[in-house]
Amino acid sequence: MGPLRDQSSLKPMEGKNNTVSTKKEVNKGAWTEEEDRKLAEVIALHGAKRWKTIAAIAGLNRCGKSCRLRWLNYLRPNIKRGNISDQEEDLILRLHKLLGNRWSLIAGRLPGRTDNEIKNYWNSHLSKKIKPKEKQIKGATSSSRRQGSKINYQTKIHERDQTKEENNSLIFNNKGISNYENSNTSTAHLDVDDFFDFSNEGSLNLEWISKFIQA
DNA sequence: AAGCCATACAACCGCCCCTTA
DNA sequence: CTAAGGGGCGGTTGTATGGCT
Repeated sequence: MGPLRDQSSLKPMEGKNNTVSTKKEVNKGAWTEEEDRKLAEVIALHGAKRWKTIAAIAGLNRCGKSCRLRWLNYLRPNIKRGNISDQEEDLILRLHKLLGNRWSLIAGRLPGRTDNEIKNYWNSHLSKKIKPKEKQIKGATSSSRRQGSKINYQTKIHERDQTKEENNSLIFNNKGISNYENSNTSTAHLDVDDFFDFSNEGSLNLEWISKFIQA
């Protein structure tokens, strides 16, 4: 394995890759501390919406998307960074088995973790761990590279819509999951919404997680 | 000591749906 | 009703860092 970096010591790569524009081109690349500060200030005042406006008010020469990403993945309060515990790793593995590469859903079940972080963690750590297994189990839910995200996206939207409607909680069935876990078969037939109530994404459902891990 | 390589992770890109004017 | 912009998401890339030779 490679170096495990101390997350707290990570600093924005100031300037190096920043196309500090003299014209109206937007900034790209790493964020500076100054940019972070400005962004956080404006969000504190105006809330995390209308990202383009936020970028403008903050005087950041960034596109709205970039601001949103920075906030969600880095600046937002209550974000845990680095040091993914064994429990969390186990949970990611299980959820990935169920959900495939639906990182936002997986992240929704890991308090303080972002989809980007989980995606990165998966790509750098876990995908290697399970690769040998996957060779045996062919054709599971998520191939890392889906052909044109269209189908994937439609499925995603469909599921999103479903969960909106199914506002009334599905009771999570530990047994079901563990059976599935043991079965080691494809997830294609499985309706994940039978297991998760995604309508409660906002709440950090620690109880749910601990139950899950015990399974 | 220096160069190379693997790893980790921040950030960008492209797609598509949703919302708003 | 429709077009444009906003926003969310997964995939991918770029680069700093640290280990190895």
